[in-house]
Order: sequence, then C-alpha cells, then structure tokens
Amino acid sequence: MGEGPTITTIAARAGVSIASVSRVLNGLPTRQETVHKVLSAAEELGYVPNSVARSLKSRRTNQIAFAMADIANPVYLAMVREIQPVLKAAGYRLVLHSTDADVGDEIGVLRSLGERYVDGLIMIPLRVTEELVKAIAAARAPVVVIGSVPDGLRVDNVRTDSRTGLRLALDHLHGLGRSRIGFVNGPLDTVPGAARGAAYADGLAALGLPYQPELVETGDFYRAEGAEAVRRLLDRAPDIDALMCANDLIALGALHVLRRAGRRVPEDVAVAGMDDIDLAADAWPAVTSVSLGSAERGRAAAQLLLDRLHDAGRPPQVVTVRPRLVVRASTVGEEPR
Amino acid sequence: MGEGPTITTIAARAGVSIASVSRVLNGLPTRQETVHKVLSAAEELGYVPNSVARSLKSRRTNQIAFAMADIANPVYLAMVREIQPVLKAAGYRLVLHSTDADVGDEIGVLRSLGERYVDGLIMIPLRVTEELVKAIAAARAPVVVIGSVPDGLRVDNVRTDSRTGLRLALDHLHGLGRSRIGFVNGPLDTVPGAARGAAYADGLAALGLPYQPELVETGDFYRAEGAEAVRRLLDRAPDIDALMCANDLIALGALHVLRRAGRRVPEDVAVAGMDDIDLAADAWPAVTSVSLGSAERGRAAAQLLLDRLHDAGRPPQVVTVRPRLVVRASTVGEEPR
DNA sequence: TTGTATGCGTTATCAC
DNA sequence: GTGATAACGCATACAA
Repeated sequence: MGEGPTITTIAARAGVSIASVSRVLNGLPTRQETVHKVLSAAEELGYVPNSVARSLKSRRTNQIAFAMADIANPVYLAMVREIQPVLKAAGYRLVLHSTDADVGDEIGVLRSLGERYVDGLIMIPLRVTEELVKAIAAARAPVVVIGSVPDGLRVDNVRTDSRTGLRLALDHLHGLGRSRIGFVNGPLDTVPGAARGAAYADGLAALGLPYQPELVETGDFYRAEGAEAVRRLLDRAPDIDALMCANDLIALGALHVLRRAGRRVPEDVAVAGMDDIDLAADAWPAVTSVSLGSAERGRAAAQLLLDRLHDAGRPPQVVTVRPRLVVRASTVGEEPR
Repeated sequence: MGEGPTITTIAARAGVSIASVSRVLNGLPTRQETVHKVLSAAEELGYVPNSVARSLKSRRTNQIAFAMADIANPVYLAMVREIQPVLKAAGYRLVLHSTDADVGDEIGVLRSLGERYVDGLIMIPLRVTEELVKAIAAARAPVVVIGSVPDGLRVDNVRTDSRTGLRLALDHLHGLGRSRIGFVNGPLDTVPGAARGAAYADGLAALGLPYQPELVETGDFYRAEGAEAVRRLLDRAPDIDALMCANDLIALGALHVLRRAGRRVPEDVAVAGMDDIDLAADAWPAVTSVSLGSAERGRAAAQLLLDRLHDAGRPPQVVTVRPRLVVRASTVGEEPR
C-alpha cells in the first residue's frame, strides 16, 4: 500500500518533463527514445494514472449512477445485471444508489449530480411527484428515467405499456374460460400500482366482464404482502376462478396461499403475474407472466445514456418496450399446447 | 443542465475571496456578515461543491468498491443489501464490480485501485490463485476479503466455517435416521466447492458412515446445473434417502427434479441446502439450510473497511461468522416439532 | 519534439 | 477575520 507515483515521479526518473510524460502516456507524437524512457520508468514504478486528477481536468468521471428503490427487487436486479456490462464495455463504472422508494432520497440523488461524481444517472422512480419532476428537469447531468414521466418533461425515457400487458393476461385468462378474475395490486400511489389498477378495469370492460370491487385487493409488490392480500381476497370471494397479480412476487405469494387453502392451480384458480422475473419460471407450478422486458429496458436505458453523453444536443429520446405474455403451467397446467 | 457555479463564482457574487467562501462552507470561524453573504450567494446560485476537486485535494473519494462474481447470486445480493446502507450511513458511495468469477477481472479491479477512484475495496473471490493473492498484497488501497485466504496474507478478512456448517446439516439428517446421504457439489476448483467437498467426507466419517463416491456428484452452484447433477446422481443411486446440497440453489433444483421423479420430500428424500437464501424459506417445501450469515458477513466486511479507513495502522482483523442450521420442511415435513 | 506555465475546483497555509 | 497563493495530479496552449 505504498505511496502512489505521479507523472512528476516518472518525469524525474526518466529525466524528462511532466509534459512529455503526459504526452507519452496519452499516445501523442513523441520521439522514440523519450517514449521508451517514460514507459520503462512508468513500468518500474508501477505507475497508475490518478483518475481523480484526470477527472478534474477532463470534466468526465467515467462513472454512471443507477438509482432504484431496492436492489433486492428482482426487476431492478435484472436491470442492474444488464446495465452493468453495457457500461463496463463503454469504460464506465457503476455507482449504485438504493433509495428505499423514498422520493426525498431520489431527489437527493438528483441534486447530488451537482457534485459531478458521475457523468449521468439512470433512475427508476416509484412515485413521480411534482418535486421529483422539477428535480429531474433541474438535474446537472444527463438523466435517463425508466418508467412513465409527465408529457411535458424533456428527458430520455424508457417505458413499457403495462396497460396493454395486463390486458394480454386478462384476455388469456378469459380465453381459458375464466370469468371471475380477481386482482391483487400494489400501492395505488405508485406509478405501476395506478397503471395496473386502471388497466385491470379497462381490460375487464373490453372483455365485457363486470368490474366487481370485491374481487380487487390492494397490498404491496412483495411476496409476503401479496400473500396477505390474496388471503383477504380469497376470504371475501372464495369463488374466483382466476387471479391476476400485479407482479410476480404477489403471484408467488398467491401460489403459496392457494396451496395452503387446498386450491389447485390452475384447475381451481389460474394464476398470472407480471414482470416475468426468473422466479416465475422456476416456481411450481411455473407462473404465467407478462414480460415487461426488464432486461431489455435496462439495456436500452444504458444505451440511451451513453448516446446522450456522446451527443448532448440531440432531442430527448423515448424507447418503448412492448409487453409479451409468457404462458406457463399456472394457467394452462403442466402440459401446455 | 446549466453551468455549475464554483467557489470562484460565489466569491465574486458575495464580494469576498475564495478563501472566505471555502471557510464559510466548511464551518470555519468567520465573521457573521461574511457568513451571510456567502451563504446567500451560494443559495441563489444553487452551488454544490465539486466532489472531484475536493477528492483531489483531500485524497479521499468517499467511494468504496464491492467486487463479486455476479450480483444475481442471492448470496452476493444479500451482501450488497447489507453493505450499501452501512456505507451510505458513513457517507460513502458504492461502486459495483461484477467479475463473472474471472480471476483476471478480479486482479484488474485490484490493480485499478491505483487510480484512486475509491478509498477501499470489499471483494469476494471465488478462486484464490497465487496471482490474486499477490495482487491483494500489492493493493494500493485497503481491501477486505470475504472468504478464505492463505494464512500468510495480511488482510482484513471475514470468513465463515462451512465445514462445521455442513456437518451441522449432516448430523441433522443422520439424526432423522437417514444414512444414504447424497452430496451435490459445485466446482471443486472454487474455494467453497473444495471446502464443502472435504467437509462432506469429514462429516460422514464423524458419523461413522462410509464415504461412497457414487453418492457424490459435481455440477455448479446454480439451480439448472444443480438440477442436472441431481438427475445424474438419482440415476446412479436411486436409493438415497437424503440429499445434501452444497448451496440452496442446487437444493431448489433438487426439489424440482425430485418432484418430477415422483419422490416425496422429505418422506422419501430429505433435502438440505446451504447459505440460507430467502428463496430457501419461500420454496415448497421450505428448504432446511445452513446459514453462513451472508447478511452478517456483508455488514462485518463493510464495518471492517470503515474501521480500517479510520485507522490505517492497526493489525489486520479477522471476523468469523458462525454457521447455524435452519430446520425447515424439506427435512422434517410440514409440522416441525 | 520538448519544456514551461496555466488551469481544473478545492483546501489550507501564510501573511496582513 | 480575511485575502493572496500554493498545492492536489493531470492535460495542454504556447514558447522554445
């Protein structure tokens, strides 16, 4: 853990000026002999350029931040997994922020962009408040938002269409002959909660099914809370023949509760989820799910940010990822098709 | 995304020198009037200190790196989850490195410490080669290693005792009357693979059970590869009455394979895993697992690094986390005790 | 081709 | 208490 050599050290060792050292290190035209002297001095001393000094000079940090509510959420995890290699390949490091879904915290991250420790930020806010929108607009570095944002906001944006996605699942369930389709949602004051709640109502209407409030329950987007909500729903409406879950974690909780209640899946109750996380495919029975392209959205966001860093002037881009239904045993049984 | 104000801007605005601005911003004794002028100028201009310049001067970045093979591995994920808040509370940002279990990549991370973009590194190497050990010894910033390291290496270290842990599970299975206990391991050239393989042999010996090579199968520490290995093992030794899995992902794969094969868990085959990841508790049946305190190890590593940054001179510390058996349905059935 | 000098934005050491 | 000034390590305009 010795002292770090600097270009000054090397210059002294090689008997040249720091300018020459810098030139050699940056591959600028230099006499062969000088190149050799500098390189061997650098080699001997184990020189590594100081990225902080370089950043101060260049005004670039080669770091990008990603801010999400909770890394343990499989959806965000899938995104990190995709974002990381894209950034790495482009020479950027990843700085991770967990905000615990706290808007204040997210705004804090946006403000901290003024500290210039990253070149840009990818964020996926759960609740888009007016203050958050203002903070995004006032951000001191390029921002890419994953998720819906107000129309007026000029920002690079990756979104999906959970409304259409949820309808795919409802159509599928209805096509299987199910008509009493329960719905378990997450908090209504979150972006996905609000969107999916509305989509459920829309979807039923499109199918000519009545909207029955007793078939709807609200919990949270986690397994345990989802299971609780499913339990409540099942108590109130034991005759449902299908369960649409606002995300896969809720669906996993539902499988558990239904099994305990002695209800067969899918014979008695068909279960569908959303997000298509890995766990959905691995569950038993495997869970039919609406893929919202988490991986794809992560990659797109990273690419959008890289493009933006390359061309600061271009107009804000919006990338939309199309939802896709992945049919598995939880709706069609063990032997599909 | 306007230009960022600097202390020079503020100094001009407030009509004072940059030295005074810096003093006020850092809370050094200053006349009230000056304080006021500076603060209001800073406020009006939306000043945010440049962390890069600050780092260059202070030689501290307030960033810490965490390097692991794959963030999608539940064990590492659990660690990140614990490390992040500890660092955050101490005012550090987290830089994430995924190395894909590539030793060269890990060595690259160690070398990059010379760039001074972080104040320290927490790493969890899968394969501890001689070259890696050298790189750790030569690291230009404090390093905390999670996992076993050679005795001679002077480095802060968090470890656990998977040997004892695995024996806890074997004792438990044996106590349940099982004697043909299969073992499914990960790659033998990894630190955990080697340790757990040896521990299985030891544990059997301690129980007076014979070591039977046909009961041992090697795959990888993932669900799919684990399932494959279990399948092979089951073909070769269909009469096993228990299955010890080198980690929980393998155990989850085992549940799947056993179910397909029509074997009841735990009536026909008791299954135990290792790591006690969240999925183990959520599976069906819930998986008995040896907790190696992933969360605790993550926290300890973060704390060790913070302590080291606070006191560079102290001797290297070793924290050992004691393994603990968590008994669940996969060995004792639905109604424990 | 090479060296000198300056600036990136801060902090800190001096005189005043 | 305050202001000029020198670092921190690097890149570069300019002069030689």
